[in-house]
This record gives sequence, C-alpha cells and structure tokens, in this order.
Amino acid sequence: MTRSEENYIKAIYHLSGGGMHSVPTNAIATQMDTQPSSVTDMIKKLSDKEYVHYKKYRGVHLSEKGINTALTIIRKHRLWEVFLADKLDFNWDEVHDVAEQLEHIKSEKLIDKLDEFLDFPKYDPHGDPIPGKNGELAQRSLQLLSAMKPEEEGICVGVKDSSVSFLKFLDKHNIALGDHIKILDVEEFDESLNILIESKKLHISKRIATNLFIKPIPA
Amino acid sequence: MTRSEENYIKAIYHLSGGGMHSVPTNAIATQMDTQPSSVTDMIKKLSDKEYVHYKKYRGVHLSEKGINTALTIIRKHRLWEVFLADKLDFNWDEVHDVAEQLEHIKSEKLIDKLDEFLDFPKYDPHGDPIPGKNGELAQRSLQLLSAMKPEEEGICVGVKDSSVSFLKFLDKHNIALGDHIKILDVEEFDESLNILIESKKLHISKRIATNLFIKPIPA
DNA sequence: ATTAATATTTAGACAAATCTAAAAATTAAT
DNA sequence: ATTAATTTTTAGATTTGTCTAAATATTAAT
Ligand SMILES: [Mn+2]
Ligand SMILES: [Mn+2]
Ligand SMILES: [Mn+2]
Ligand SMILES: [Mn+2]
Repeated sequence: MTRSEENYIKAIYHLSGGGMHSVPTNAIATQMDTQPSSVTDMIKKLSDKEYVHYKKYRGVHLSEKGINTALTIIRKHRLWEVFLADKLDFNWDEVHDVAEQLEHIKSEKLIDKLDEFLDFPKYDPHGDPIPGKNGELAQRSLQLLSAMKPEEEGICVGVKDSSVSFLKFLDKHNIALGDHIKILDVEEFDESLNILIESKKLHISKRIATNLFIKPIPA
Repeated sequence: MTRSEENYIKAIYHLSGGGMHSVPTNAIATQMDTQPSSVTDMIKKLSDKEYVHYKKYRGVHLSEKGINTALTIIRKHRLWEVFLADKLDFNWDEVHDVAEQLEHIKSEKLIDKLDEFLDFPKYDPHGDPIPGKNGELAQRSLQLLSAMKPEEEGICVGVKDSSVSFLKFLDKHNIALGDHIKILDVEEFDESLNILIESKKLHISKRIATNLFIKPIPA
C-alpha cells in the first residue's frame, strides 16, 4: 500500500460510516481536497487490488479487506495521537497533523510495542476509540451534550468535530476530556445551555453542545 | 525536501566523511542501490536547489546548506533509534530500518519534544553521536579495539559496522554497548584477541576487533 | 600518445499520482 | 418525456523518481 492509497482508504472508511454505506466520488474529492478525476483514477486502482467494490457512476463500497486495512491505519493514527499527547505533551489540537504522517510508518512490531508502551489505551485524545490489533472497536457511549436535560450529569468523553478551531475553542474555555459536566438549564429560545464544568458555571451555544460527547452518570 | 532527496543527502553526507571530500556518482549509486543515471538526475536537482556543488564528471560536494540538512535528518534518525531501543525495547539490530522511515516525519516540535522525552541523549544505540538542534556533533573518543594492547581496558561505546549481521553476532556473544573490556593478549599470527568482556573470557578475530569502538580507561 | 577500461552523462521510456478540459451518464426539474 | 443541472468518467498532459541503452568523458594501461 502506498501512502496515497492508505489516505484514500481511510477517507472512504470515515465517509461510509465504517464501511456501512457506499460513497460517491465527489464526496471523496471534497474530503481529500483533490479533483474528482483523480479520485476516479485511484478508485480504479483500489478496486483492482480489491480494497473496494466499484461500479461506474455508482460510487465505492469498502470490501472486508478494505475495512480491515482502514482499521489498522486508524489504529496507528490514534495510538500515535495518544503518544504525542500523553508522552510529548502535545496539545490535543496539534496531534492530528503529525499523526497523519506517522500513521504510514510500516512496522507491525513498532505499533504493537507502542500500544504496550502506552498501556493499551482505549481512546485517543479526542475520545475516539482505538481499534484493537484484530480490528475490534470499542463502542463509545455516545450521548451528545445537546441531548441532555437539566439536572443530568456526565463526563466529557469525546468531540464530534475535531477541527483545530473547535479544539482551540474548548481549550480557551477550559473544557477538556474527563471533565465533569452538569446541566443547569436549557434556554427555550435558542437551545443554548447553562452548565457546570468542574463546578464552574458556563453558558454554551447549541452548536457547541452538539459537538461534545458525554458519558452520562446515572442519578 | 522529498523523502528521496533526503535519503540522497544523507548518503552523500556519510560517503563524504561529513561533507569533507567530494563523492563520485557511482559511490552514491552503490550505497543507495540505484543506477548511476538515476544518481545523476537527482544530483542535478540537488544542485539546482543548492544542497550540493556539482561539476559534471567531477562528483558532488555538499554545500553548507546540504550539511545542515543532512545533520537534521541524522539527528532525527538517531533520536528515533534511541526511542525504539530505550522505550520500546527494540534490539539494536532492529532499530535502523524503522528509523529509516521515521527520520522523514516533518515536525520540528515533534523532534524537540522527543529529544526532551529521551533526556537529551548524546549517542544512539550503536554509539554514534546525535547532532544537536544546531548541528553540533559530539566527538566520540574513537579508539578501535584492534588498536589496543594487552592489559589495556575500556568501555565498549560504539560499532563501526552497524549491519544487522554484525549486531546479531555481537548479541549472540553477549557483547553490548557499555560493556567493560580488558585485553588479555594478542595472537601474533592472525592478530586475533583474547579479551575479558564483563569479566568473561572471549576470543575474537581481528575482523571483529576493527569494528568495535572502545573508550579507554586510563590505567 | 594511443588504446583500452571505467565512470558518468544523455536520451528516451515508464509507473505513480496528480491536473484540466471535454465527453458521457445520472439525477432533478419542468 | 424532454430538457437542464449535476456528477462522474475519459483523454491527454505534467511532475517525480526511476530504469535501460547508447554516447561521451575520464582514467589507466600499454
Ligand atoms: Mn495520512
Ligand atoms: Mn483523533
Ligand atoms: Mn530514510
Ligand atoms: Mn545508528
């Protein structure tokens, strides 16, 4: 697998909801910031190598082989993210770009040893689950903050939008993974929320709330 | 810099004794396992970008810029080697191939943080010095084992040949960096040596002795 | 000083990954 | 059911890094 093939496979995996549904050419082009014609070329190659099923004009669908390949790349990506954040003190908005390179390093031993060195983490710095050596994927108890009601409590376990701008926003307002959150009330007008983060009062927009995953604490 | 350009620069650096003398095309081709014509092509590109000085048929000479570039690549290579050996328990004959890939990861912050995480090591697992952030290179007190006389003692600090086969040989005979070595006697016939390694008697050929660097302990 | 051997460069080709512009298929709108 | 808009594919070109075969320059041998 070339680096480019790997990047395509990963993009298709994400766009297809983990290989569930098929993905149109243009969606891949947008995601990868390339021309649709380039995507068609690459799709043909991936199809020849049987990573995807492909019918002209009908989009692509990841094969079993393609899904497994995607999972090992994602595993590497997220393990490296943990390494950068936990061991090298990278900020969570800085890890992605470097992991985008590190995910292509070829050495099974390296990644297994790294996994062990990091103490077999289950989630990356954004709360995304890390696939296991055999592709098994822990499920996140994914409740969006926006779906919670007054008086409910939980722990912040992930972000839906992991763009640099959103992560920086969270840093600025001192919102981090692992934080304890309690809903005070919800404005009827714009669905913005008044919450307690680690016992500190904060007002956040609906937009923010729809991008934070919370693991609820039963009352 | 592309990955290929970086590999050429590094090869030229090593073949030229750190940029001291110039290097013929064929030497590079042999080292990189490519055709001389490919080397010529690449040399032209590197010359355009001013990493090397080049006169047709006269070989290449690294420029100041080229030397600095080589040193940062070597710095990355050796820091990653330390990481693999010290943190992930790689054997010293296993680190090179993976470092060959990791050295091309682009992120200044990554390498500075890694350096700090490893506690600013001065030497890689083969005893080669690690260039500093500004290219300064620690000198090894390089005395070859083959140059030592009976009764002299020292510490094994590096290998001249870092091929996998030689490193495996050393592992097999329990010779490692940091080991204490004392010369018992030298056979006049084949210049083979009887030595004490960590107080254990061992007989080694001249060939071996010319590939081990020793830091002498004054008697 | 020629000639022979060796080293190096040029010329032309190829695979990978991309692009632009044009053609074709699909889907949406009338 | 046509027509229009959109999506996707094809055709042909470009860049990077490589190769083989042939030409040229350098060095060594007579
Ligand atoms: Mn990537
Ligand atoms: Mn992530
Ligand atoms: Mn390399
Ligand atoms: Mn080394």
